[in-house]
Amino acid sequence: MKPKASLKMIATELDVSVSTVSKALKDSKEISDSTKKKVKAFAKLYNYKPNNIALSLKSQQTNNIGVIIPEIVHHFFTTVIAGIEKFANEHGYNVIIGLSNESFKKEVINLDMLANGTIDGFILSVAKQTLSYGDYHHFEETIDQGIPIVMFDRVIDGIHCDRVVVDDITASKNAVKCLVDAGCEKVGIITTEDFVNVGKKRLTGYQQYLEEMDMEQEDRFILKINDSEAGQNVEQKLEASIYKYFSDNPDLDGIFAVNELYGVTAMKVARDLGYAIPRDIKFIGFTDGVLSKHAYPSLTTVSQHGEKMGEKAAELLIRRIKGQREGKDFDTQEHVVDTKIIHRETTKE
Amino acid sequence: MKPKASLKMIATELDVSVSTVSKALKDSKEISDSTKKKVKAFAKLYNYKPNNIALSLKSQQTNNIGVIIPEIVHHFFTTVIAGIEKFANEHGYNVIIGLSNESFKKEVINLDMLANGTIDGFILSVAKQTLSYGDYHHFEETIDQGIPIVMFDRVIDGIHCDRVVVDDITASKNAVKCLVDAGCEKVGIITTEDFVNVGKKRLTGYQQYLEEMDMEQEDRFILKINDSEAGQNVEQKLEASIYKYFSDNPDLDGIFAVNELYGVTAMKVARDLGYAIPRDIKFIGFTDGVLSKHAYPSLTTVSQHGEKMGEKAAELLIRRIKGQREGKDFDTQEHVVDTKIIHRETTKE
DNA sequence: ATGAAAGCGCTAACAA
DNA sequence: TTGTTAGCGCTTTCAT
Repeated sequence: MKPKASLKMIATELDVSVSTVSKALKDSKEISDSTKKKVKAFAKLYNYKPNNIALSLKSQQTNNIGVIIPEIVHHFFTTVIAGIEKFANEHGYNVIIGLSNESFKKEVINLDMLANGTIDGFILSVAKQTLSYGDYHHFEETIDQGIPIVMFDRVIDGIHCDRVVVDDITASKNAVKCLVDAGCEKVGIITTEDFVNVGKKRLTGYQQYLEEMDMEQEDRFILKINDSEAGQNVEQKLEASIYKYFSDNPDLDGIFAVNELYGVTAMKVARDLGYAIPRDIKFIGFTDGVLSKHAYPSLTTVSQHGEKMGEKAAELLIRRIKGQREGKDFDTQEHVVDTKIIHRETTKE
Repeated sequence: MKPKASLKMIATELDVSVSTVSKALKDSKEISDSTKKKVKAFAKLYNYKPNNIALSLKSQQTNNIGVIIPEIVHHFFTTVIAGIEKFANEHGYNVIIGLSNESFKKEVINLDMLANGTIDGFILSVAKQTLSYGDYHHFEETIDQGIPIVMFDRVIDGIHCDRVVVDDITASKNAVKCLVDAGCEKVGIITTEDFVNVGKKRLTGYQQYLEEMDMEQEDRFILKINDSEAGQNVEQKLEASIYKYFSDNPDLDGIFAVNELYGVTAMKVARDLGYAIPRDIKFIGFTDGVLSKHAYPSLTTVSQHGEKMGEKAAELLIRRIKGQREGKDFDTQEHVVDTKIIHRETTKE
């Protein structure tokens, strides 16, 4: 194991001062060419790399971005991370991942752990439990300490931070329209509980479209899945809820699911119940991911462009971090990433 | 925005020395109760938190683990990260993610960026391109600099590092056995190119089992997918290869796919060709993930227990980091995580 | 052209 | 019981 090279070590070996070495490596014109050459050669030989921690302490910036998401085993979040990582890396930042597992407490702990100098700013999507508690003091405190936050997808209002979202309402209207255009007359929705604001918004879009089209709207068409405090058998519960929903509503001929999992699970249940897809009942999902693409039949879906969302979030955050250092404080902005319907088999006429 | 509290700031305000504050906050018995109380109250009021960067510089440890994986939009890696994150967090470590995108160069850059003080050790799975180049100097240099590495899944030999793998050969034998037990007589395999060692090993297991059972073995039963340098339309190419494979081998009645994606794609192609699954042809995959579970029909698969692999990798790494600080250098060990077949519909008789 | 010194925030050995 | 000092690795201002 080689001893780690440091400025000090090089300085001692070469019998010059630390500052000379530092300047030489930076090609300062204060240093003579001969010294520079000597120093550089030695540094190369010993594979000198400046110590990031020391740089961070000195410069008061870590070049790390903290990303806190509810879950990592989830295609959408994963694409967002890919987007963040891409932009961040291109701009000299590393990405530190924290998982809240949808828990309020873990979210607070993660924020706390990383806020004390480890990162320069956060990108996060709020945990379901936090949304249901409505307790956002940890975000406020973090921002108050001068650590900027950018929220994406599951965002909240009244916090001084940038947001990256999709226009859920319009996207949902389009989703329902897609079903209607394909011939559906009784369209149901499988969504989350109301406190998950994206679920709420998608429900609103669904309702608005039906309203505008003067189509049949009934409460029984709406299924709200309760999985925020779910334990082991989330998926079984999900299947059971959907089973009951279909049994109670045999007249439905179109389903709008607010995420992939609800979508493919509903398709499975429908198949088990003897429906032919898309002949008897059509489906559209939200969030394009592997599940939709490889489902059978393949699931038409609203693409959220997770990677774009991630890139944009990283861009907004880094802009804010840099601005802050120059004493600027931008107004918060909400960036809306456009959505697109990816037409596949479940909405064929 | 509140000014950030520091020991110095507290010391000045309270008119004591920095070390008094430091000791008081640590409940040192050297400090009088009255001073302690005063200091603590003040610290609390100003929400003092020690600066991690300063601690790192002082202690020469960052409590960060660098995880470098080929891809994040991939269920298996994602479960491994979840496992790493779980163990790491419980032991006071953060997880920093680096993505190689299967590229040798990006892998080197990531290693380099993080090695200079940002992290205490690495957990990684080798990029396909690196495997194909066979150039492992970056790993050796990192380890030589005293930064331990733990490799998982796609590991390489001849490097002084711990490894976490599954027994690919045995697992593959079992996978083929599962097909044979279900009645298959002509079993094909869809695998990677040979330099991806897990693909190679799984192929070996396949061959060994057929050998032992005295079953028909033909070269045409083996399909090796070339996707290491793939560009945009990987999935189309994959489908095309499989299409040709099935067309050339209409007699196959069982397929062992070395990963989920190959598995579900093959099922799609088979369906398009008019096969009924599992009646005409049966399938088994490798790596249990969302795709297999939600495929139609659901895909029987070899579960790799990604989360367990992650936890184990984190455990080995942290053990090595700590040992190193005590001057110990453990022998490298290879930990084999057991696999399990999850029986689903594609292997029903 | 080179070096000394201060400081980023913290710890800890040592001094008072 | 409290304070002084040195040092972690580096940058930078200000001597020399």
